[in-house]
Amino acid sequence: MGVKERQERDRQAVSRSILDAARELFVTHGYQEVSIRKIAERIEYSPASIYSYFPSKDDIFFALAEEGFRLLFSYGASPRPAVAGDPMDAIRAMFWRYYEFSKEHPEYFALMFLDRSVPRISRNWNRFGFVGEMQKEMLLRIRHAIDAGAFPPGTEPNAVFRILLTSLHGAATMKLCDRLAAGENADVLARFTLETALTGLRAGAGVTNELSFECIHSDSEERQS
Amino acid sequence: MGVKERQERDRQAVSRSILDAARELFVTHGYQEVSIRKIAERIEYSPASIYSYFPSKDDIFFALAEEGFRLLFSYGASPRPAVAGDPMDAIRAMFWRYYEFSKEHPEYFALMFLDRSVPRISRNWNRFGFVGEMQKEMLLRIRHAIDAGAFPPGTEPNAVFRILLTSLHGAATMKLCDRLAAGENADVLARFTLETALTGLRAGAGVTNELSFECIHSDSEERQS
DNA sequence: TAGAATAGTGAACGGTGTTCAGTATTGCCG
DNA sequence: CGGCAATACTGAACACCGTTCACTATTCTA
Repeated sequence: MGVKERQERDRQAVSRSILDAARELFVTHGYQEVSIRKIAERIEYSPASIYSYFPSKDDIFFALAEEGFRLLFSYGASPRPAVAGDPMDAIRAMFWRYYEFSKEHPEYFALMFLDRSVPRISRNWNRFGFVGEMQKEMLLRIRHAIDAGAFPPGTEPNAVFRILLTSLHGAATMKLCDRLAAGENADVLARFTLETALTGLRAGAGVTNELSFECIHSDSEERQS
Repeated sequence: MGVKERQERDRQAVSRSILDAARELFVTHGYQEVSIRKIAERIEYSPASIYSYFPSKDDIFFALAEEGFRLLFSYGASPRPAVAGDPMDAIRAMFWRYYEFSKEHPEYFALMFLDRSVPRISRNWNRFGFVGEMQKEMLLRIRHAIDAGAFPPGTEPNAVFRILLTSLHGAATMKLCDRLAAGENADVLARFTLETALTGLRAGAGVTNELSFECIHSDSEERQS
């Protein structure tokens, strides 16, 4: 008796089509263009029907943000043959992807990292932010780089991770929000900000335990609830 | 015949009261809370009347952003006795104020540096962004620090300015948008990101001419139009 | 004092997220 | 097959939003 199964499949198909419509409006015409009524029109349902699939508009955006994180993870996971040579280049490339992502998927990036109007995203932040495969992978490579002598001994991997991410985050948001100086090239700014931070870390700025906040512990904690 | 003058004074008084009401809603209850109707109710006028003082809601926010920049400039201008000693400390203190501003006036900061829904702000960005007294003052102190040997010779003041600002901007936005790692302390992250960038610049990362984009020239250019 | 200019308003337009009573369709069971 | 319950879906409404416009009421000018 596959009736229940088929019903469930149908429900998920509609649910997906809602997200598809929302994503389409969202990535092409930006945040503001996504309204329940426009989504409804696109999938040829009434606006009210959407509320039997998502409890609120925010939850649709939350689902899109989750998609965004999967997309970003796929950036980090994709092979990029490990740049077997310089461990420093591996680090560089890894973080540069974060910046590239902000350029290639600006609406996703804004929703994931900048938005303040969908509280569910920030409230659940540490549940999917960078606490996941991607961060684990990045921390691993950072540790390798430290072991290989690319950073001074005693350098805290978490410090490297947070500082580099924060630095590129600044450049990414400045570009995304059109807050560059007149005539300034965003890529150049991002590159120099990254290189400056890397230089600083190589000079020992990451030798600290103040920036290790037991992220692994809070990770497993979060995953239980 | 002071009639015209009085009328003009009255108009400006109402205009100010509109901004006062908007600011109050805005800094205390955040962006979303500011609506034309709420402003109108607060100043005991009809919603329609506001449109004879400001052409659109965006222009009210634009005016508030201008206020924000004046406020931020006053941060930079305030004496803070120049920390006569270490020129490095002067730099540190100067940029730290930018971060402090983001904490003390989060709504202003978001409007000025993060908002993407008021196009007038980004469109006129280089007309009031950091092109003004504050940037001039900061570049001056950076030059002094370079001359005093705090940074390697050949270091580009503009590079120092942009890189430090970008680094702290990343930390400020992460905190403002609630995108810190679980248990992470924003101040610590900001401090280490700043120190890392400073260390990198001291190690020569700012010796470049790629980050000089003739900001003074484009400044005077903008001011004419 | 008549007329012009100005300030201010009520009502409306088209939009938003969301709720809910009601309908129409479907699946189940005797 | 008939009746019933569950489910899917919708139209209409609610309370907002930014904005416009015809209109009134007041004030100043000549």
